[in-house]
Amino acid sequence: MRAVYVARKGAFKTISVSEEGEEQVIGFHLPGELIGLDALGSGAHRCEAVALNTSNVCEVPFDELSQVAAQIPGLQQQLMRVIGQSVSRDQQHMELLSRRQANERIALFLHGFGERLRHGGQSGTDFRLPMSREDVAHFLGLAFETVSRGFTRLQDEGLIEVDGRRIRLLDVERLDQVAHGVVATRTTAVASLGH
Amino acid sequence: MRAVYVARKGAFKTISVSEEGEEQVIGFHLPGELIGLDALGSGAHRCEAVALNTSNVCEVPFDELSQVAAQIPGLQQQLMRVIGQSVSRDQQHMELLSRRQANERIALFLHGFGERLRHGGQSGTDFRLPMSREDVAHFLGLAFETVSRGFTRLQDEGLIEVDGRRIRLLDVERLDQVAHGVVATRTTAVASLGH
DNA sequence: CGCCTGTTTGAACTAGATCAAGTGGCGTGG
DNA sequence: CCACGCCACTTGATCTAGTTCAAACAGGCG
Repeated sequence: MRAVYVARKGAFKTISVSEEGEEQVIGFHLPGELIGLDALGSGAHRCEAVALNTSNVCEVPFDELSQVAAQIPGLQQQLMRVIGQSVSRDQQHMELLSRRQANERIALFLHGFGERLRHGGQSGTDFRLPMSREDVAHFLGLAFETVSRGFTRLQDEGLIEVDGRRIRLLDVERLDQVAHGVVATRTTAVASLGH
Repeated sequence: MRAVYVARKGAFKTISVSEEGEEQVIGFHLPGELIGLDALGSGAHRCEAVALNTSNVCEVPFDELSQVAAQIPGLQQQLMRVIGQSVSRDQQHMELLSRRQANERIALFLHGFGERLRHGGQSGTDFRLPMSREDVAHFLGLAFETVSRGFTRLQDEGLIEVDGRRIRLLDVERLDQVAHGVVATRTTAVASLGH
């Protein structure tokens, strides 16, 4: 597979399956985003992409890519920029995986996902997740039960509204605070102290 | 900072400092390896590099890079390959951070570090770590105490020999097994059952 | 209607974090 | 040359966030 793909419609996850058969979710991809950069190195994709719903992509073979890129100077830089962004995103995700705790990860994920949808012209606060709790968990490095609990907790606090995969962000600002560890999110304790 | 750097001698860590002042170690860099790709995207480096001992680097300004790259077709592809490798490495690290447990991370780290040294012409089984336990911990997403305990445990099992930062890999094969979760590494329990 | 898959929720367990000493090397200054 | 303090490291004890196991529930579909 010597090509890169651009998501056109729908949503994708890229996963890498370990020898034990467990799948790790590398990332999610919305329309306009790039898939398959990992193959630049070895020539082989080390992870596979899976459509999460009816979707379509645009395939860009490597050789065409680099040929065209060499001729059009703008594209060359554009490509570098996209790659750089991807690297940045990965590094941010690594930071999430190694430092943040469950609540923060979940809040960060919801907020970020909303932003990306908004960037694509959809509502950033009222949307439907295209992936399962398990996928989210595998992406955030958590057990899916933890993700589920996280969602309900955020709902109990009034920060979001959850109905299965339908999500509504009610208080983006506070959500952001949770995401950055400003708020403790010990709801149960705090709430019971409250009265 | 619109440049990329190639490590020539010594060793480096790249870190990103969070708003709370905690530093996350993004990666370590040995001679011949590339530093600073993250800036390709935004034009600004989101993390800083720190020399771990007396070292030196070779600076490659961006504009020169892309100009030269555009002229020499080989370099262009070469660059892509390096970038791809970097992306791959990051993804592997993400997998480590989200799925592997402490022992596996540590074994994987030691093994991998040895490999990289060997690749650079040094001994892959007898070396001196250029970084502190804390740096290793921040890289692996663990507490430094956990790293220290991991080292001693591996030593107790006879897989490695530790003397401060001096490391000797005694049984690379078993180390590799630990790294891939084949062995439970519940030494204490097993050992006491043994007699 | 019953099955299947995804989700929520509860209860128990544990890996690893955190807190807290204790150790040893090493440079500085007396 | 030794005393001191500093730093990186080890080791022990406790605590907890998150995993794991288990059960119940809801919606969709044959």
